[in-house]
Amino acid sequence: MAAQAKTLRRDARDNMAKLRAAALEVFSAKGLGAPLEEIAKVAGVSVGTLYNRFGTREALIDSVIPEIAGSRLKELGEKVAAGATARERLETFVHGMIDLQHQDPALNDAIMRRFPEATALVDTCAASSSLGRDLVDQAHREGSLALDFTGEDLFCLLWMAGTANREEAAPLGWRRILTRALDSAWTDQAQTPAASDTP
Amino acid sequence: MAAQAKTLRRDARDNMAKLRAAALEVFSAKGLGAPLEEIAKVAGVSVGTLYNRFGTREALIDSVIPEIAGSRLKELGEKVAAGATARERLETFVHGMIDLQHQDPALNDAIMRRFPEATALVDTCAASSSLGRDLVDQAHREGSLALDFTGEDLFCLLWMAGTANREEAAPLGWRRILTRALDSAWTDQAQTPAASDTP
DNA sequence: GTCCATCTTGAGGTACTACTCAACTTACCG
DNA sequence: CGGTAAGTTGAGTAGTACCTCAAGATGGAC
Repeated sequence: MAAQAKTLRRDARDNMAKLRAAALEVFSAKGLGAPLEEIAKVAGVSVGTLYNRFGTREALIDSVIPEIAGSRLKELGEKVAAGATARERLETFVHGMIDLQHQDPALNDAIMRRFPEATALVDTCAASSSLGRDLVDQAHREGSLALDFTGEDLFCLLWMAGTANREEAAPLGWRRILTRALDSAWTDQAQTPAASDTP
Repeated sequence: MAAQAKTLRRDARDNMAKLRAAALEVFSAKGLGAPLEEIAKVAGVSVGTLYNRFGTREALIDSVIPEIAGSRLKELGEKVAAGATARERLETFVHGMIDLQHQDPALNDAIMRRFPEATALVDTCAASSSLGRDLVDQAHREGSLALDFTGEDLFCLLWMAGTANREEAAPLGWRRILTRALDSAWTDQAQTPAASDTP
């Protein structure tokens, strides 16, 4: 609404850039809950400046993470779209999401909505949540996914992956369990592209 | 080994009792990572006394939790033993464990081995880990459980339940995912009590 | 009753992290 | 060049939790 990005003094703008770069680095390494003092240190400015420029952790998050999260999720969305069947698309989506969550603590926190006040980030992630729900619906219509595997189930599955990811002492193999849960929901029905639409 | 529980002054013994009672209460409510200061407060003694009597969190844990954990796990073991088939026993075990983990944060931490230095507790829980592995083996021999669902998978499944349990903002429905993972591993083969033992 | 080994106490040190604000510094207008 | 609004700084306050230890209290043997 209000484009009040009036005239920021040059040093202030420079510091914002440094802080954003540092935030990206630290958040990606340690998750969105990383100490803000560390970000300030990496940026080479004082904590006071960080608070002056961004005010809250959420504002800082919103100013750097939606961009990278959006790009990664969009990329995944494209890979998903390339799938020939709904089943293939949903599988690509699930494994892609779990990979993203595993590779980047910041993405993981984002996907798990650990900072709901970071509204821009939440919005960004909402898109891929809808995609997930859509894919489940498509697979239902295609007949390849059991109807009792719901969109909510997909959400829970990804939430559990995120939770497991946060634990450094996670036993190798937790992923097998989730994979199994999804795999059990595929029907053996041949895909019928001309399935009826009326319930 | 060394029964050096020589002669503790009466006040010291009383305080130990008070501390153990408080520890049981607080641990059960908040998990084994609960602030020791709070336990001392509930017991009505100072933190110093807690450290004098027990030295470490792990020692305190070991002095109260194995008893209750052992009893709960033994109880579950009995319920399990009453199952007619290996499948029934394993199902009782898994759902019973998840229930225990859900009902008591202390049990949850115990089962997840969050305090490996609490050796007595770890030993207590080891028994039920073996039981789990046994039950998987039994179900394999019975033919009711797919061979690619291993004892390790069982451990991972329970570990994930424990992880999910610790999050207060857990989405309802995570349990459905785990249930699905186990359910997918049942074969439809009729149980053959006279299955061959030689591989 | 006395006395002292045994116990208890709780303020204080350490280590994190969040967040603030008075004093200082600097970009930039004229 | 000032002058000053805008910006930076970092020590300080606050909250959480762990763990310690010198000083004081007390059980119980004699």
